[in-house]
Amino acid sequence: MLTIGKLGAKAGVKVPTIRYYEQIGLLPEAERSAGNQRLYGSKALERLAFIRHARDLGFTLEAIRDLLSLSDNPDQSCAAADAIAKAQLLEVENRLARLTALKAELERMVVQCAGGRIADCRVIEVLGDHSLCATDHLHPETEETP
Amino acid sequence: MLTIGKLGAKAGVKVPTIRYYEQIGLLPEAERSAGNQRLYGSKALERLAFIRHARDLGFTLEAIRDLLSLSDNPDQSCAAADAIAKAQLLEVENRLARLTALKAELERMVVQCAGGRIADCRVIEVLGDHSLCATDHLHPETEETP
DNA sequence: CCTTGAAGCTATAGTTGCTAGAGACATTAG
DNA sequence: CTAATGTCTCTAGCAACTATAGCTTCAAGG
Repeated sequence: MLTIGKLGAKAGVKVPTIRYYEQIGLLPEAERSAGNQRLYGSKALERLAFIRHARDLGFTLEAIRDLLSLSDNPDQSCAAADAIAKAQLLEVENRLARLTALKAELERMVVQCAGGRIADCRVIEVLGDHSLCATDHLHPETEETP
Repeated sequence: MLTIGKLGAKAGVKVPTIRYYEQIGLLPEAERSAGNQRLYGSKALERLAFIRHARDLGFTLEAIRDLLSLSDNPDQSCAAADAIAKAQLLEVENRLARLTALKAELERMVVQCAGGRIADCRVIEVLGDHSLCATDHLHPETEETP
């Protein structure tokens, strides 16, 4: 049996986070010792590792809640879990596209900064003037109805 | 002179967000009309556009606060602005690497889920068992001190 | 056996970057 | 002039934690 501290260390999750997960119902209420301290077995460790892994992969706690409820009754079809993963994949591809554009823009900004005065600084200039921006891709919805 | 609504429309920022920016000191307190409504000139519009653009590029409000204070006294060296932009670039590259790894992982998950029962479904398995994870890259700090 | 310090407990409040609501006043179109 | 829309302040809420305060419990040393 693990105390909350040990569990946190093993799973790479901070102690208050574990209590938070219990509070919002992602983890079941833990057993308690005689002195009212939480005690965890290996099932809890697995579940926590699952949550942490999914968080690292960018799943929201809501998606994780769904995935967990799927894995809690493993006799249903895989389709639901598959759908969740696919939705996440779309999200990720989206974020990836935006981030890539963003990286290009920042690189452009940084490269063009010759170390002069701020008055001539491309960083400030580009940030101040949208028309200097290479990626229309970013902030497309500005000025709809002039 | 623009009312807050017009300003928001021009800059692509919602009205409460403008008030929020004023509240936290990113925008100066606006002039008021006789009836106590905020009025903005073109300087405010520029500043707000700057903020929005920087937010789109992923800068935190703190970083933006710094950038704005730099651009408020434009006779100093560009180095600080450059540093902020470079830090942001690093951050973005980091996120990009993580997201790329994540995409591969999700693709693997989706491909391997052939539509069987959850018991055979790799989605749950991959998320639950770190060792099945293709990308060591993610969650590196798990289990430091066993 | 006792003490001391670390780790645990609960409960509350703070973080970031907004967004949403309530209820009152201002402005504008018809 | 009235009705509709816009704006005002203030408060509370969102995700997903993180930090604080003021306790109790536990493990190890003397």
